[in-house]
Amino acid sequence: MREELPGRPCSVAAALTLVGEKWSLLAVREITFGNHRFDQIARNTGAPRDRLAARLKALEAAGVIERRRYSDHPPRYEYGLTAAGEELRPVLAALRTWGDKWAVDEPPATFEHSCGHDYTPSLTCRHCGAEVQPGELTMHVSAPGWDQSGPSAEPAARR
Amino acid sequence: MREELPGRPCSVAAALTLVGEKWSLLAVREITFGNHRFDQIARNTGAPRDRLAARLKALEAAGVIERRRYSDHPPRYEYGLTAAGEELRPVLAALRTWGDKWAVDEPPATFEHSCGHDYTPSLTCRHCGAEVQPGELTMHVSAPGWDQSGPSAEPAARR
DNA sequence: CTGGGATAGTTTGATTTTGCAACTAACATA
DNA sequence: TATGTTAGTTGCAAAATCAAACTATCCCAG
Repeated sequence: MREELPGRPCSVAAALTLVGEKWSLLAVREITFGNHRFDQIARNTGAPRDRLAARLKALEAAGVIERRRYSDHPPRYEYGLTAAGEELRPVLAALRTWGDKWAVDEPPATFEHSCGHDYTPSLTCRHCGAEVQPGELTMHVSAPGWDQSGPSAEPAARR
Repeated sequence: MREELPGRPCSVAAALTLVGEKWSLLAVREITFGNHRFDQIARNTGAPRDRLAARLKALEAAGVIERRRYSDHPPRYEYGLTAAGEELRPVLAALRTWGDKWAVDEPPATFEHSCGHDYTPSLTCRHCGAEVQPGELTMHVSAPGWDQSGPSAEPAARR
């Protein structure tokens, strides 16, 4: 049974209760980078060790990451992404794209797609393949009782 | 001059310092829904009014939203998205997609693209148009000094 | 066997942030 | 005059955060 949220029922809010706490997404980012060890994640995110331990525990409980024993004796664990964790990559990509443009002076890292070119992500409609623009989406809500000034709303694409 | 971050220099981290605090993205979500008034945002997000006031102030300072006077006399203000705010839509879309799949039982809302079909977002390479899979990206870092186990990393697509 | 050095956390104690409820200010409406 | 609307602010207790030190297990060098 899922937790009852305070505001409008919404997958964005639900997602944020799982991965929206401080350091959570940065920990996931490090794991996507191939850094699976506690100390690496702590160093590369800058998170306090106690907070990081708490986040990793919560992310594991949420099914986003899994803890794997990589040594008995000194019992040691490392962290890996579950399927749910892997699917956070687009979230990180979207945040990175936005951050590159609006939160830093120069992109600290760039990415190259296997097609051989510089990678800039584009958000498209899976059906028609077109890049989605603001205003091209109509929202259909199941639950009522929330303000809804604009009849249509939602995602768009960039640049 | 931007703030110095604790961990690895990264646009994801930089983005999260601007919009990663509790309630911030939900406030932006409400504005994308066309709800521009303080009370609407408070009610629909469930955020405490004092926290919301603080977040709106921070988001305005970050250039994500702008405060517009819509009435003199009782001096009243409402909130709208800047260009930077508009470009957060893909972030919300990515979070919603993930949340629909992993954080709720049933999607509380669905979207219809102007092409006439159900909207499921797809993250593609702007150059070749193909949906990006995990492992298809190679990272090029400018700043050194951070652990980097996996030589390649980053975004993928879904479903 | 003594003295580091890793590694994955936990503990401690001071600081900051949060959430809630009530309150204010400035009008409009009946 | 009384009530309602709107956009916040205030006071305070409870919870979350941070930094630094500490623990627990091992391995290895001398």
